[in-house]
Amino acid sequence: MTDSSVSAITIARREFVDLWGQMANHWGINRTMSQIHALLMISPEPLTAEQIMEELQISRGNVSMNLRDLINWGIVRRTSLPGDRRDFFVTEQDVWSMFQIILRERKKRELDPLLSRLDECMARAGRKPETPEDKAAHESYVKRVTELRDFFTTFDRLSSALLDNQPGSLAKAVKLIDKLV
Amino acid sequence: MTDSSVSAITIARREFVDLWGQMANHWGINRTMSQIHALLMISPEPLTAEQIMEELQISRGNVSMNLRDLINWGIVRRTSLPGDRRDFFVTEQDVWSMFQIILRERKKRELDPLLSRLDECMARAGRKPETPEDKAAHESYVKRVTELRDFFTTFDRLSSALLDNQPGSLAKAVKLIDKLV
DNA sequence: CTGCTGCTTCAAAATCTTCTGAAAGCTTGT
DNA sequence: ACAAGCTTTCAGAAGATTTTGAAGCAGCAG
Repeated sequence: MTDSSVSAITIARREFVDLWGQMANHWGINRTMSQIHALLMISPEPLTAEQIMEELQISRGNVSMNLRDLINWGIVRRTSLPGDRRDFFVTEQDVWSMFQIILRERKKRELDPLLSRLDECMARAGRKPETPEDKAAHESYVKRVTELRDFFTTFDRLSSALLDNQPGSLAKAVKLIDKLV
Repeated sequence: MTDSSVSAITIARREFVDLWGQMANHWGINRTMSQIHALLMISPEPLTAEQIMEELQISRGNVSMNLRDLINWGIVRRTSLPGDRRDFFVTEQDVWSMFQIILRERKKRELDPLLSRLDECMARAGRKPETPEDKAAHESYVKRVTELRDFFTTFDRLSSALLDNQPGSLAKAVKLIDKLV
């Protein structure tokens, strides 16, 4: 297919894959992994590794490893078609569910460890020291770590609430906050 | 100061700086930048570039550039002490304000551009095509992009609401969401 | 059993990011 | 105007991450 005959939808799809890849950068996520995810999101049917290779112009090994990671995150799964030996891949179809899966993983991998480590930080600070300079250091340290712990605890509660809830709950939350103004 | 005479508070401070640096990785933020931020957060008084260099064992140039970035983000500012020609640096003292500043910047740099680009993606998809395969591609593309747009619009509203609000609003919102279950 | 297809792995290569240190730029005091 | 003290910049070095491609594995059909 020559460039001059590429359909509008093909161009739009590439734009979206690129967009999703760029976003990944800002979030500490591998760009290619994100592009594979984008491709699966907008595909009406499951894709093979081969199709992904071709569309993104990347190696077989790269596709394989990134798919493994996406599967570990729980947002992609393997599927198969009768009479075809190849693996096919699909991503979670619902945006809210996808968000919940990602939130659940990030909470587990980042928020929970963050809270324990903040506790550790508090534990290590020890008792108020005697020397005046250490005293000031101790005081502002304890204050700040405590504040951060409180803040992230609230965040943790928000995550839990969103994980327990139905699709519309984020929208509801927004309305509730608006009313608090 | 030899290792054996390092006070508990010094060890705790290092633990915190390290923690904050690790967290940065997960969020697509430069580790050193985050460590400088951590150091400023837990310091009772403003610090000089020299103090930061020594504590983190990094070069003068590195400190200078990362401080510039932190200042551009709006979470650190320059200050000065009478009778001292050196620049001193402090970070926003309040955790909620700090969160708002970061949220405001990330919204401006990521969320707003994301929404415009999603609109662009929709615009480029064009009218429903005639060939059956393009039709299926078009349909699932439009569906997915629309869903994502809606999702991030809600997110955008949440950001705006949090930016307009007082410290406790996040906590209040969490409680309200809990009641919705 | 053998050959074929497709998947995974991993060491080395390519690429991207971050850091250093020397040079140039300011500002202030003399 | 000059020197001293401090800061900024940026090209190249160092370090980290990502990608490739070839070797090896696994399941299947003949």
